[in-house]
Parts: sequence; C-alpha cells; structure tokens
Amino acid sequence: MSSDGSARLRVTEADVAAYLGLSRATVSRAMHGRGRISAQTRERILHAANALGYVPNAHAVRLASRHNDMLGMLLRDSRNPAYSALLSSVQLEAQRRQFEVVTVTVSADDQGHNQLAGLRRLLGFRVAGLMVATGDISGEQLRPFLGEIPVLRTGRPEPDSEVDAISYDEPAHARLLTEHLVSLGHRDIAVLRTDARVSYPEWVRGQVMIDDLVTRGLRPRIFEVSAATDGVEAAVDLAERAEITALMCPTDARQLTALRAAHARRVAVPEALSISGCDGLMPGVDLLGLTTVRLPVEELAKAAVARIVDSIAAPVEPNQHSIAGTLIEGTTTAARSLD
Amino acid sequence: MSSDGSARLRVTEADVAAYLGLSRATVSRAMHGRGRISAQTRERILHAANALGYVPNAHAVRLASRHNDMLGMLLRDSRNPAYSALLSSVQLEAQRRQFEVVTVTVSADDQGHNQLAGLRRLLGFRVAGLMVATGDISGEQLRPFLGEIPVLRTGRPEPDSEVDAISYDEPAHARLLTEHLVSLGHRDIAVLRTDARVSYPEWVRGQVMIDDLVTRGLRPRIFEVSAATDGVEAAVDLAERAEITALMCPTDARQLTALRAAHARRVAVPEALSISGCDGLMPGVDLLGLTTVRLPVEELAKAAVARIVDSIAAPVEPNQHSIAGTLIEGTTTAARSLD
DNA sequence: ATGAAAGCGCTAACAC
DNA sequence: GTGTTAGCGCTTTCAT
Repeated sequence: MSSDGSARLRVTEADVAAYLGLSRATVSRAMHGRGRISAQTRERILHAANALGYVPNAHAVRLASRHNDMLGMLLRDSRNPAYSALLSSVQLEAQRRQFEVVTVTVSADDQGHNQLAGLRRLLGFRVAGLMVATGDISGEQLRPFLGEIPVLRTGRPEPDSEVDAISYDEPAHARLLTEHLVSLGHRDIAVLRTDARVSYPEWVRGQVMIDDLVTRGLRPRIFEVSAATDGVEAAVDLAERAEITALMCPTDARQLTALRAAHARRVAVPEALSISGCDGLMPGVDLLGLTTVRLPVEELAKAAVARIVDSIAAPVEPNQHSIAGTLIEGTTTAARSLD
Repeated sequence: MSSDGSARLRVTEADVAAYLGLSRATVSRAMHGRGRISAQTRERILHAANALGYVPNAHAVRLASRHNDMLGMLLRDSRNPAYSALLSSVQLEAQRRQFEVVTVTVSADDQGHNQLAGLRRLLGFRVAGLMVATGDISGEQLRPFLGEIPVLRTGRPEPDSEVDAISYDEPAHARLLTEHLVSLGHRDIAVLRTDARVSYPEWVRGQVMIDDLVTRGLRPRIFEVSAATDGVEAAVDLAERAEITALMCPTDARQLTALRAAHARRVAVPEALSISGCDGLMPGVDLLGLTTVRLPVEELAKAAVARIVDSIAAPVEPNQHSIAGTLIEGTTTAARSLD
C-alpha cells in the first residue's frame, strides 16, 4: 500500500529553496503568491520549481495554513442523472471560486450508518462547508453538525427548518406541467404517482399535480408507481378506451416507458394521448421532443456553492430556498383533439 | 474564507490524550488500530474520542503517516452517463478497499492546459495512483508521470502502448450487435457513424460495425453524425422506402431519436425497421425494451481499482486491457420480415 | 503496554 | 524583500 514514487513527487519546498540558495519561506511565498516578494525572485522560484517538478504537498499546505478551501459533498450512490449532473456542476462552480470539492458517495444499503460515516470522513478533511445531496440522512442527524460547520442540504427539499437548504421547486414544476396540459384543453388527465419511499421528489411532483388538477375542478385518474409496477400499462389502457387524453409522468424515464407502451398499443402520441415528463436531463431529450420541465441543475449548483461559501464567510439564517426549472414544450403533448 | 468552527472540530488528539491522562501516541494507536495497545485502553480511548467528538485531521494523518490511501481520478466534465456511472462505481469500489477517491473534473474548453492543471492538483494530494477517465489528455502528456506514479487510463482506449489502460471493448460491442442483426436475417443495414472528433468511442463503434458488415459481405449504408446533423432522418427515409431493414446507432440516446423519427414517419419498429443502440445506461432502458449492449461499468470500475491498487503495490507492465459488455435483446429489433 | 521525542512538508508571524 | 523560528495535528521509532 506504500508507493515509493521516484523523483518529482519527493521534491520538497526545502529542495527548491536549497537549489536556489533561498529560504523555504521565500519559496512558500512565491508558490502561493501572498506576502512580500520581488517579482524577480518569484519568477526564478516558479521556474526552478517547475524544472524540478515540485508540486506542493496539499496535505501539508492545508495543515499549516489557516484558511480551509475544501467543500465536502455527500452524495447518494445513484445512477440518477440529476445527482451526477449536480456533482459535475458543483465541482466546476467550486473550482471557479478556488474551492476544492471532496466527495463521498454513500450507498443506501445501510440505514443511516454509512451516511454518518461518510460525514465523518468529510469532517476529517476539515471541510469548510458541507453539502448534503441525499435524503437518506435526516435533518435530525444533521443537527449536531449545524453549530460547527455550514451545512447545506442540496437538491433535496428539507423538512427541518433548522437546516439550510436549497432545492428544486418541484411543486412549481408540477404546476407548470398541469397548467400546460390544461391550457391545451385537456380535462381527462391521468397522473402517475410514485411511492414516496421509492422517490420522494417524484412523489411530490405527482401529488402536487393531482392537487393542482383537483383545485382546477378536474378529477385526475391516479396510478400508483411502486417498485413492483409503474402503472404505465394501466394508464395506456385508459387512453386506448379514450377515457383520458393526457398522461403525466413524474420523470422523463417513465415518460419514455409510457411513450413506448402507447406506441406498442397504437395509441397515437400526441394526437390521441399527450404525455408529459419531468427532468430534462436525459441525453438527447431535445432531439426526442419530450415535453418536460428541465431541472435547473447548473443554476442550483451555482446557488448552492454561493450559499455555502457565504455561510462560510459569515453565519446565515437557515432558509429553505428553491429554484424552479423551465417548461420545455416538446412534441409529446398537443392540444386536445375534439373528436 | 476562514471558518472558526466551534467545539468538536477543534478537538485534537492531544485533547483526548489529556482528558484520559494518556499520551498522544497511545491515542494515535487506538485510533488507527495498529501497534501494541491493550484492548481495554483502546476501548476507553475510542469511547472518549466519540464523546468529545474527536475526528482525526485527515491532512495531518496523511502528512505524518507513510502509506498513501488516496486514488486520484481525472474526469471529463460531462453529462455522459457512462462517466458518471463510472465515477460512482469507482468510488464505491475504492471505498470497499479502504481507499479514498479524490476527483477533479476538468472542463474540455481549454485544450490540454486545464487537464494538466487538474493532474497537478491531484498530485498535490500525493495520490497513490491516478485514473485518467478522459481522452482529452494524450498519452504523450501522461508520459512524464508514468515513472513516478501508477497511471491508468480508465474507460477509454489508449493508443500509447506505454500507458496502462483498461477500457470498454467497443469493437466487441459493435460485433455483438452486427452479429445479432445479421443472425436475424438483416442484410440491408444502415450504420450511423459519429465523427471521431465528436466522440471517439462512438466513432469506433460505428466504424467497426461497418467493417464487420463488409467482412460479412454486406454493403452497409453509412450516415455521418456530426455536431450539425445526426443522420437519423436520412436513415429513416431509407427505411420508409424499404431500402434498409435495420439501423444501427452508436448510442442509446441516438437510438431513441431514431425510434422517435421512425414513429413520426409511421415506420413500424421492429416490424419494418430494427433499430439497435449501445450503452444500456439510460434509466429505464430495460422498460423501454431497447436492443443494445450494456456497458460493463461496474465490472470496469472493479477491474480499474484492482489494477491501480496492484500497480501501487508493485509496478506492472503497461497493458491494454478491455472488457466487453453484454448484448441486451430488446424489442426494437426482430427477425427481418420476408415480404 | 505506554511514553518521549523527532519529524512529515508547509505557513506565518516576527525579525533583520 | 528575505530569513528565522515556531508551530499545524498526527505517526512512529525507540526507550522504558
């Protein structure tokens, strides 16, 4: 487990200093650009460092220096494109602000235990702030850390009002879609509602769609999505019998399933059945012409990093901020045909 | 930029030692389980550490201890599910082996410069090994590091034979698919070939499909995929005129586009046109019934981590290892109908 | 089994 | 502007 790496990685600040007949302090100043140092020696040092292949030891730097420039991100193991997209956006945004991101991916198997272990690993790095992008760890479990380090629940709604959070405005997404369908003239609408235990955000979307439709005086048909069944077949049945003219899915993946089922049953989309999704993250979603809401991933990442950086600078009041995406009107929805 | 975190994160090894009236050395031994220490004091220490909220400073640990337990991963900024899936799998596998993974995501904008800067940042952490999961940095650019630290090009084919690599066996994937279609009786086949500059792996798939079909005595129709056009429309044109009975796409995303185009033109899939893809990573791919090849992401991640860990233990001969995925026979392909 | 002491590689006052 | 001197928090011989 021990690498006896050769040359360059063994070069230390002292080596560079000795090579130039300078002191380590001067080399240090040259490397991170702070402190008084003549432009000339600075150049010489940088040049020599490069020639010798000197790369400052990040652990030593962080141990010795006061300011912490690492952000911790706790991520749920997931193929979920929403999370992977979030990670890369956060990483890029943090980099832009000169912060390093250290990520710990936790598998969901072990209830709570893995998550807390992950948190501890992050704390070991003395991260300046913590972004928690998983719902597996409760607000309750987060509490003990709140006083010690900025914590931001990221990309997930947060029930605990003590915990600062910034998430997608899923209710808004749901309403964007219902508004879209209703304004197209649809009245007989089915909604796929995911079991909250399978996916909480999906459940929220479905539930709000249903509520909103009811508020508008409609009586949506509801199909439950669980681990066992996705409800799509049943919904398409209804479309086949012309009992519904629109089907609202909680994700684009499910929308694709619905599209496929409709196609197999020769139910024309969007002529006979309009179908909507939610996500907008699938590669090629634009080419596919899906009607959906695009999650504002980049925007969320920017806002999250900004928020956590702010609360590192000075404590902030916990707040539940959310960001809404935008409706993408594709070709899977159309005005209700009056036949 | 400086957090003056309170209580727990200020607790140090010395605090725990003082609290118990022991020496720091003993506490240290208790924390990482090595060295002679009585089970009894070990328990006491662990208990006290927990009570005081002591979390060892990872930087100090890594600076003081000999063995390096970090793996560096250079990742291309990408929404590409193949990469995000790889990242989470690698992370999980590394964790299983008690390695920490530090990732740097590089955006592709700046030719080579960003990539090298990313590499240096990784080296700063004195990572024990480097996984390079981007093609943006050439074997040539990797050369200088080869002698100093194990480097593994991961998930991408490597032209430079000096560089150890483990990647997907894209040619095998291509042949799995051609074999599948040919055995279904298809003879008039179109292939979408992506511009190599847009995506090298996609280009390989397409090119090998074409070569393999030619080898089998067929004359595939070729459609170029560039940033500007995806060739799908043209291909479906041909299907409409019954000049082809199968269309091979380089990715599942493009396959979806093709499916949609076919549907729009009322070209029945798979009756009139069989369509294949490649990836198998899209959420819901199983439900959609796509015929594709599933990239062996988990397997690759396992193999990559194993390989890099091996070469950390002892130098290995550079080698170009590749892993093939498996054919998924969906419902987008079927035997050629003889009409 | 435990403690004392010497670093690991770097930064940060404080002198000069 | 540059050098000196203490650490940062931990590990690790080497004694005891």
